[in-house]
Amino acid sequence: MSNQMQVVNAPRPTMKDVASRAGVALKTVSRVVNGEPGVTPETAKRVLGAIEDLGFRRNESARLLRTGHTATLGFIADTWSDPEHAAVYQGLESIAREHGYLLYSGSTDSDPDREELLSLAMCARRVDGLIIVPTPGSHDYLVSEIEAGVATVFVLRPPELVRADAVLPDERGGARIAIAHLAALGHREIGFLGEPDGHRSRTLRAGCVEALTAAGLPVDQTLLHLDTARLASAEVSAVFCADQEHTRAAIRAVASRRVAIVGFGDFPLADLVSPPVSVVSYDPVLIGRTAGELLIRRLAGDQAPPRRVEVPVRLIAR
Amino acid sequence: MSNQMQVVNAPRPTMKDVASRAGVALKTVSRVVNGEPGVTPETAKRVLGAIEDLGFRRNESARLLRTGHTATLGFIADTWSDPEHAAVYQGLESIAREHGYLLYSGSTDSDPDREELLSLAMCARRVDGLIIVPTPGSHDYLVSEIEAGVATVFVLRPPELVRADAVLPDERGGARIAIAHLAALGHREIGFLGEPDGHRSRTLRAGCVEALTAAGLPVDQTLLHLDTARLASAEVSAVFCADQEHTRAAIRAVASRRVAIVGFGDFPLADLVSPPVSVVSYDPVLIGRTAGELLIRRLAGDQAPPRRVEVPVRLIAR
DNA sequence: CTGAAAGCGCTTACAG
DNA sequence: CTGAAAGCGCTTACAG
Repeated sequence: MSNQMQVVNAPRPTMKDVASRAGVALKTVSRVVNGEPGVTPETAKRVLGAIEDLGFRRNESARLLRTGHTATLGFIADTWSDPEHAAVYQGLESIAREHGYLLYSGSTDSDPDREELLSLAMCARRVDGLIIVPTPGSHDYLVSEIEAGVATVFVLRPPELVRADAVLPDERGGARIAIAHLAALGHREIGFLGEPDGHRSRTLRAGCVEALTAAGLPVDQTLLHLDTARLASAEVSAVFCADQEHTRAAIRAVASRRVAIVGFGDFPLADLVSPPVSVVSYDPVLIGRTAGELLIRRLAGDQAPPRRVEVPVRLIAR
Repeated sequence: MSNQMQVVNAPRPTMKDVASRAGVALKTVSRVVNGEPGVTPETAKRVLGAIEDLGFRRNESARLLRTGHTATLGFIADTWSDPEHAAVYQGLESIAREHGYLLYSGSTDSDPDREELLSLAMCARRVDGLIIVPTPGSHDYLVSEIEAGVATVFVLRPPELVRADAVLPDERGGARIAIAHLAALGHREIGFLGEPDGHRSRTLRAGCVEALTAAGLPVDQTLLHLDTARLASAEVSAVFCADQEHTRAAIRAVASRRVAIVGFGDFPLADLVSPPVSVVSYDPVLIGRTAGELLIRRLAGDQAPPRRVEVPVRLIAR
């Protein structure tokens, strides 16, 4: 950033330039640019001509500054390399486009400091809203921004220490149908592969315990706290995995044995590995869309208390 | 967008508010906020106190408007659902972060109209630069923006009808090593699965012809213009695929036969399907980084003629 | 060391 | 129908 020097360009024409070339006042240019009434066809034509000649294009950033909002939303996730996060982005973007918003985006790589830096940088640019896949830890650095009017929706994981909307998959229900499916197949030693801690794994594990109990099966906490290394030699006939990444790791870990795998979240080629992998499927694009719609509603004045919406899941048995 | 009403919030404090509360002039607040010299410790303390009391945070958008640049880059790709594009984004973002740029992003879904809309919207916001995975068709709508000073780099595909930098994988070389590999294995009927048209498929096909000829094998244009349906019954013992998507389609299409597959671009589980899939691998993250660095250099004043940089590929035989 | 004025490129609120 | 002035929230260029 040190010896950075801007390229010298012909400066962009402004409304002022257009006005003087057309021989009218600034306000008149503004009127024709905005399609406001009260301009004679002849005047409008002169202005349009000047715009054409000069190659004028209105500076949106300047307009937005005066207007008070930015027509911009910020999206923050772990990483776009995770297809789930990328899909959420796509869903959100479709809603943003429908409503005329542009998107700032940034990835945290699961680093809370990066999340805070990014969020605050976007707030400093005065985004109208923020959609965040939260990193672990507190998000109270956001309360003053939220109070200042930045609509905020959390996705895939709920926020900590902040009251705000959240949209996520029905994890509890997903764990239940996964375990019920495996139990119905006759499996009695069922493991869970995920992170030792963190929202997703905790919730999924709780769902496992419920479903195991409901099925009359023993609950073995050791089997519910597997990692890839332990899975390789664990005495399980089936394993439920927290996400795509863990599912793929499981496929490798049990490649030589006969262990049934159910993954949370569908992924490409799940049906073509051997044996095929069943999954609890849900639509991350829908999560993004739902979050976007919720945010738009907040921006439109919806003052209802923070909501938590869960997107449905379903089993794809293979 | 019709009956949209803004939530009424306590208005954000401005520098003016801070100034009056601290009993100093606006400029003095600006000085302490920017860490400029020439403020007595006592004055600074008073200002800092007022900032704290009011919860003041500088409006970057306003600062940037005055400054003349936006410290913002725009990234436009087909879709984040394509892991290749998502990876390019990650590489670009890392460079942007290093240099203090925020990113606007948007996807085109391969629709030229959406690309133009997005690009122009970002230019209207006055981004300093644009990184684009171009849709097919002309990009001459960008020349006036480029002339106006918007640094532009194309990635994964070269632009049409515009002189600008481009960063892409060494497709020609990739096709050559893929075919050479297959030929060395004894394959004589080698097909190519890709789009009928489009930059990537055209270039790869040209590389195939070169390599086929070099290996003394016959060039059969029919086999070089396969689609998924034709592949299923084509008389080939091996097929080279244009991208992840086509590679996965090929895996399905030849599941029951013995056809060797080489894919352009690595992907998860490529080693675990049966038979394992060899790939021509390259690093899309590096493509994003390279594009970002190139752009930064342009922004720093580099006036050299447009460059085309190709990122190396290598064969991963499985 | 401190500040009053002008300006970035637009829109808003008024006046004629 | 048209325009001159003030203002969005900052920084720049000067003056004291």
